[in-house]
Amino acid sequence: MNKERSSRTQLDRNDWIEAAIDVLADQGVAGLRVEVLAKNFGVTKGSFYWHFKDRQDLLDAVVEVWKEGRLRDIEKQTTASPGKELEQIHHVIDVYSAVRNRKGISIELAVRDWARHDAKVNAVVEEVDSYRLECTRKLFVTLGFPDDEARARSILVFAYVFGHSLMAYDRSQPKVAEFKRWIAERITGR
Amino acid sequence: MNKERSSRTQLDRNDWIEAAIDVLADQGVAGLRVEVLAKNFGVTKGSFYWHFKDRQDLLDAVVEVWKEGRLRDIEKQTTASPGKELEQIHHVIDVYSAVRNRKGISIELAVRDWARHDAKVNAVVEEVDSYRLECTRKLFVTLGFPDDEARARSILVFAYVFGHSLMAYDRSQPKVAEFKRWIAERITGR
DNA sequence: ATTGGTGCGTACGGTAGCGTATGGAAAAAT
DNA sequence: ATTTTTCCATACGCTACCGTACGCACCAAT
Repeated sequence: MNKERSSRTQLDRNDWIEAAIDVLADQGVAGLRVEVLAKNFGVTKGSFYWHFKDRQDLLDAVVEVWKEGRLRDIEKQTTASPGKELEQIHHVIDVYSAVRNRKGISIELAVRDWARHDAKVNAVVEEVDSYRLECTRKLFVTLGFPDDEARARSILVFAYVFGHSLMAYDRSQPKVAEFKRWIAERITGR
Repeated sequence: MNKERSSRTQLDRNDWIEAAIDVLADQGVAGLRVEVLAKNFGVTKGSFYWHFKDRQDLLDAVVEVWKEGRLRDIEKQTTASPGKELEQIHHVIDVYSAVRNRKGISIELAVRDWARHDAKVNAVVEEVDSYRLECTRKLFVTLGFPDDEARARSILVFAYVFGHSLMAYDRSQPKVAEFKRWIAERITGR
């Protein structure tokens, strides 16, 4: 758990931000405490306040890093080789609702909950959502769907994947994989 | 904001629980502080600790009340007069994703975020989700869909409505209503 | 060798919140 | 009219944090 610093003797801003994102993933923004982060590093908060003005400074940096990462990621996930657009959409649905992407999903949910109580974070989430919708819309348009339908399907894609990771039904059922395939087909099919 | 107690001179357990749910809706469980609730009532925490053993006692009660309310509500929303099953499902989708149901949605999201960090709350959410899925499944089955497809559609219904309230895209677009109708049709149609 | 900046430790004051102990008023029971 | 019970106020100790002031070791440049 604790990231010892026996390896590198110095910490920089990025180390703190990365550790903060880890905590964000499994505790939410409420668990993001300066002294706790310091303890996990094996240092005192004297170090923290050298790299950051205050706690808000860290939070702002976390949001910024998250935003850039998400924008790059969706760009990468939605640039399809011609003819592979449908597979690409299925891939997006798969990645965002996959069990193996547990940490990514946790971060996503934590940021979204954070955004509900913080206007600035909400603005960033809006920006990311808009870009995701736009990228996905283009894929659907390339597949030949009318523009409005492409927009609606894009909304459905992300509402579904986020909502799915929010639900607490029994995922151990063997048929779940089958259901997910049916749903993905329903979202992308004619 | 503050619920004055000029009307009733005494507070009971339910008053505290209701106030707690209000706070839960717009601050999340992290904002649920004993002394803050007391201040809003215009009393001190001496009152609180008369009605509750400790803070956890209140939290448990909140979850319990939420659970009972949700079970009763979904029961009511899914008992359709024969022949009206389709309208009923559309009604469910509408209610859960409606802008006018802002508070209900906020509570739903707050409880779900809470459940991510609390196993007992998560168990309750699981119970509620299972019941919702089961009730909706029955509606789809009555409509003539195969059982597995009915299950998949039910998952899609709730994943969509919860995910939709999680997204932060521009809801002021005039076409949003049109998109929502298209999606609802896609979820329920042949 | 001296100097200055870098990165962190130490120590402190301050706030918010939890839970407890105890007292007291007012209503209800006897 | 007492006595009990109910409901709340007051006051306290305790913990977890935030942010600041300041000191100290280390490294690099001069």
